[in-house]
Amino acid sequence: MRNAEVSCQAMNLKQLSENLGLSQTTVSRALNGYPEVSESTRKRVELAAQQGNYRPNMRAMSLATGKAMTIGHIIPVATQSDVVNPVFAEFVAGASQTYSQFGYELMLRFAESKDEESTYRSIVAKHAVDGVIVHSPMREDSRLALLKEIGLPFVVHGRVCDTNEEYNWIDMNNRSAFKQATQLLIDLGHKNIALVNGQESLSFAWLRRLGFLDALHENGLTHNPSLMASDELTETHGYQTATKMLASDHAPSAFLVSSYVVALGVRHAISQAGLAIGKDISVIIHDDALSYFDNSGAVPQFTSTRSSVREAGILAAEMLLKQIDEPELYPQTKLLKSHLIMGSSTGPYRAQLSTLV
Amino acid sequence: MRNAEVSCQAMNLKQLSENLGLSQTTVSRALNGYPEVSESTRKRVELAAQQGNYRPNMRAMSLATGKAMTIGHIIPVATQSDVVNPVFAEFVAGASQTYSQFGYELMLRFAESKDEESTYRSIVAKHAVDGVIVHSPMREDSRLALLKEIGLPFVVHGRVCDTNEEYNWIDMNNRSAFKQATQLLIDLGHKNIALVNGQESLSFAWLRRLGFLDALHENGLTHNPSLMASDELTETHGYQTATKMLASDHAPSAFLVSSYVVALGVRHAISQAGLAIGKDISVIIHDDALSYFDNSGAVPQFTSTRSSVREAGILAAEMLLKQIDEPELYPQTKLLKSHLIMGSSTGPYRAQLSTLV
DNA sequence: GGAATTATCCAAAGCGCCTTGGATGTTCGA
DNA sequence: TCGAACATCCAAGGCGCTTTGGATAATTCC
Repeated sequence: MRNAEVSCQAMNLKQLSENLGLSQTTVSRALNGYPEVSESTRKRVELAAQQGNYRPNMRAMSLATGKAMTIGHIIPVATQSDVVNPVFAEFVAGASQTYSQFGYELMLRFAESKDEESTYRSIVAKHAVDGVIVHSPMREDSRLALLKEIGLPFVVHGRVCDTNEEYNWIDMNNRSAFKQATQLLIDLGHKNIALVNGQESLSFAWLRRLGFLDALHENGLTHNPSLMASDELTETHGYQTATKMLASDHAPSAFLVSSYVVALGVRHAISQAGLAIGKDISVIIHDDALSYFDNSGAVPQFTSTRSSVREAGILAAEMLLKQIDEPELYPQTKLLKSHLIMGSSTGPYRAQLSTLV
Repeated sequence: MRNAEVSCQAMNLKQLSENLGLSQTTVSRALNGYPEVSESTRKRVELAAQQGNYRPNMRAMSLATGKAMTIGHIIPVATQSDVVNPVFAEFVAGASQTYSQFGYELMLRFAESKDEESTYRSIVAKHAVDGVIVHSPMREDSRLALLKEIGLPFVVHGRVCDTNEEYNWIDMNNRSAFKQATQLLIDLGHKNIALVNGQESLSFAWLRRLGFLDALHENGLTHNPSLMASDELTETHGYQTATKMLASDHAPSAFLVSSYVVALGVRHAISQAGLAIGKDISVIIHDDALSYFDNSGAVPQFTSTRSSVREAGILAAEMLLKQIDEPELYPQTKLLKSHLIMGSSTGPYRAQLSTLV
């Protein structure tokens, strides 16, 4: 498929400088904005570079400068056929905006947890990246120590609970958001509130659980373990959990759900039980603002704690690039406040049909 | 954050060969499996490399060999805040398996259509990739000609309709799958069948539309334009479309839906209308087998045409790497057959409540 | 006008790897 | 025992870029 035209396409410094009758040094300096070149030659060089569609060979540039101009995203998966959290794609879409703005590329990997360590060591030894984003931090997470040992700059999307170490992170206020949401349900008169959560070995889910419990306890309510479920963020998880809970003796009158996808399963279970969301049953979800699940509008479908994951991606990337540029900034942190948005899925408590029947 | 330990971590060929008392040539050859080195030294070298956690500097290697050892995925988006099709993440997760198996890295970009051309030209000029996967092909798609001109190896995930040119592609049988699904609905007695489709400027949606029409026409049915909707694959699209259609005078008794996400909206609209899926209304979806929407099990929720996007990713990547390795294979093509899977969302036609009332 | 700046530009080294074209030592057949 | 064939290893050049340390010409200052 490669043909003769290719050689025209891929011009290099040497050719460019020969065409211009200048040295490689001068051309390089002209293009990189060094002062030792006159404004007139700089213009001439830039024009020629543009016309020749010249871009420095990224590999050669990296070799010479020692900078990979690439950021790695290593997505942890349990197995190769594992669930891929839809949040990651949205986050990456955001981060990628920042990267292209600053001339960086994005390298993506999926790593099973068992070879996560070797993955990190490998990409560093290969000089593949200048830094990484750590996804899906766990309550305790060995990646912190590992990355510090390797000396690879990183930003965590989320936080690690069981550590006193410092590190760069960007996170939303999981705990207070879920506390606030729970409080809203309590204020509406709900007492039997179910939490349909993500895997609580992961920080975000654990913190949401804590926030949920905070609110219950502050209001003198006891939590019911059978109304607390924790699993991967799938529709099935939501459906099966809600179905089972609704059929039980102590059916909840309200659900607090950790993601939109899960809520779709919950919604389905509720309507299959012949109940109406926002009337018989209240639901609050956490809304990551995924682009294909639109929960906005004048009156959103779901009452929700909303925090844009895409924006988090943008900001995380900015933080990382800044960290790489100015190591003395370490550590940087940023807490994003979610918004509690009233939708049509919440309403005052009322005795449920099923219990009346 | 980088500290003294780093230098220990990042060993290079020179150091390694000095440690071993061998030349760089020999060490390089030993590690790359050349025959000019004795088995005993090879063992010795491999051991030392492993112990020193030596990995060749990817940038230097690329420069020397001319191979980037990287594949690019350029995801087209209308605007930076655009919907990111969930299918892409799953596809990429699959492709990534193949890449890491063969020592390749995956470079990801999101490109607005207006600067798609410059994106491709740029990554080629930069020598950033050895090939690319083309996502979301359109009915007519300028990327084909562009990539051929540039001479960059590529594989299209899907097909381009309006072209006679040859190119590498991997696709599912969109047209026949949707024809088959439509036929099933017709066989069940349905005559008013709605198609809730993706954007029909995209090939996959257009082909599904054609398949849908094929079946209608073969059975002497005329299509009703008001029962054919086409938009981005969001839940909202499904919900609003189905709500409107169900409320109209010629409400459909069956829906053919282009994705699981959209179907969730359709399902919601149906249950809000007080109708039961699989009884009052039949629904067939196309199921990309996304990991967080589980539509498997003994009796899946939705009757569906299923084709795993993740597997497509694996195979597309294999095809591309093979193409890069053996250019004479051009063009390669692969058609994946989707499976029609019976779920509980379809049933024989019966007069609808709404029309009876 | 001559020395000291300043403005421009260049030659060459080096980043870490692969690879060509020998060099050296070993083994084998005659 | 000697040359040929082979096995084993090495020195050095080159991939395309950045960057150091001048060189040359133009300008300024006394």
